[in-house]
Amino acid sequence: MSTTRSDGPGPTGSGPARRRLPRDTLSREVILEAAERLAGRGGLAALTFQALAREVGAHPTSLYRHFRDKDELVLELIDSLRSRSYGGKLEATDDWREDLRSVARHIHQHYLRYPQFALEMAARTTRRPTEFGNVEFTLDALQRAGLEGQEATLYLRVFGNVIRSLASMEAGLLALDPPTRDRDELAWQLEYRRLPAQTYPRIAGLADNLASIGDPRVFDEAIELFLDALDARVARKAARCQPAGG
Amino acid sequence: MSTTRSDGPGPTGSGPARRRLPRDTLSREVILEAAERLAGRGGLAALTFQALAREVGAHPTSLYRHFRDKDELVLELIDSLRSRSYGGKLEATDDWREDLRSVARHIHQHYLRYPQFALEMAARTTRRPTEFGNVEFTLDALQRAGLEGQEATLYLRVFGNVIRSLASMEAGLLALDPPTRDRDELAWQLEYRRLPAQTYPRIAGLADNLASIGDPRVFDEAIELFLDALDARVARKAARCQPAGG
DNA sequence: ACCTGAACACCGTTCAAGT
DNA sequence: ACCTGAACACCGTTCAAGT
Repeated sequence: MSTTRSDGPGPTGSGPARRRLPRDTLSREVILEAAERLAGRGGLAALTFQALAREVGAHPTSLYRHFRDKDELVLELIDSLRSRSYGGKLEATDDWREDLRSVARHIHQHYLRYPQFALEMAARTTRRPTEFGNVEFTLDALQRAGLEGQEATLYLRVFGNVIRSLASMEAGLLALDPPTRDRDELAWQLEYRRLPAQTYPRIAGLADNLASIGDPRVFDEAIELFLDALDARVARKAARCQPAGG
Repeated sequence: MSTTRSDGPGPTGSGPARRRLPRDTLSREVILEAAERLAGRGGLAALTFQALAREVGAHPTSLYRHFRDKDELVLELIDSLRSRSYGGKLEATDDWREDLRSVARHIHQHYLRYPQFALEMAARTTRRPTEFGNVEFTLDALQRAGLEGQEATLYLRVFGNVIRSLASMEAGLLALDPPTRDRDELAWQLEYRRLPAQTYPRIAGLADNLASIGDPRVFDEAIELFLDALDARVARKAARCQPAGG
């Protein structure tokens, strides 16, 4: 069958011949809500101005009155998804490790929920309250861990970039179309088992254990490694300052 | 001025009216070379079948005889770039830390060289000799570090995913169109400085130190953290097995 | 002021026709 | 057997015209 063709207009089954939209039915909010619905169903690929217009019952070009271009629409959508997903949910405890874990988990879950947008979410700066809040929260935890000045800001980047990039890559795998994903996935479980043991002895010896790239344990393990390393680094610094401490 | 319009045909200034291509001038190799040239200049956005056909002096639809679709072409291109970039360059030393660093650096540099493809490179499995070689090399280093079985394969994933995802995100930032990138970049240096100190005390206190997301130090620091944590983990395990060793 | 229609310059892809 | 032309079903975006 053809792709997403419905014969005739009828934006949402509203009758045979839609005429003209009443004045002021369109607005940023209305359009963003429709965009979220659309993205939730068919992902980023489904979010075209034509489909969006159909969803909202208007003409594609009408959207340009409310958004300068598609990039503006996507950034705005990302931000509204983010604030709704973990808007005010971060609350500091007295355990900085647990707090950093909490940021990581929130972002990870959020990306997995909207895999199609994870890439944009990870790389773009939206400079809005939710983002500010995350940065503030993370910096606070890092300072409580014992980092100061340049060190705190460097590790803010290391930690932030690690969790955002890992989560967005994992999400990106989910966003691949199923046949492609399955083909890649199967390669790790079949083709790698058949490699000649003399050229690839390590692979041959461990082939039964090979996890897939998208293994969910990887994210958690990476976070724990980061926290351990941070701990060790701070402890070493403290030991250097007061060598008698033990 | 208009985009990339040249009036009339003339594929590469070869005269006013190109006729028909001689038989068998087209081949996978010829097309891939043209694709690499194209991607090297204008990035992934410039790699369209129409542009590729122009570059190679043929009709867009002729390419379908040699590649089933665009995905096949892109995967093939990625693999040939990879093998040329660090084909047989990995040689084990007696220092597993240095060997892991070496893999990381090779991949990092390669992604930065082809930022437009970094995303595909990081997420897709090409199952070809270069990839096999990387996996074998990394597994070997991890085993020399003291990891066995399930642990070795888990950390293969953690290490591999961290470096690939970090490097591809960093590369992705380079691939953003310049105005967008500059806008995002400036936000960290200007807008974050102006946030009210009572709502965001940590940010206000550290605003002068805030590095950008694309800071090149982040990658190296993340690798060192990973290596430290791995060291610590192996040492702890060894201590548990022979507690008298000290 | 807000919404629409026609139009432009692109995409990837199919398939029958030319050499 | 290999290359081409015409055509299809899409994209994002502009701009003059309708209400």
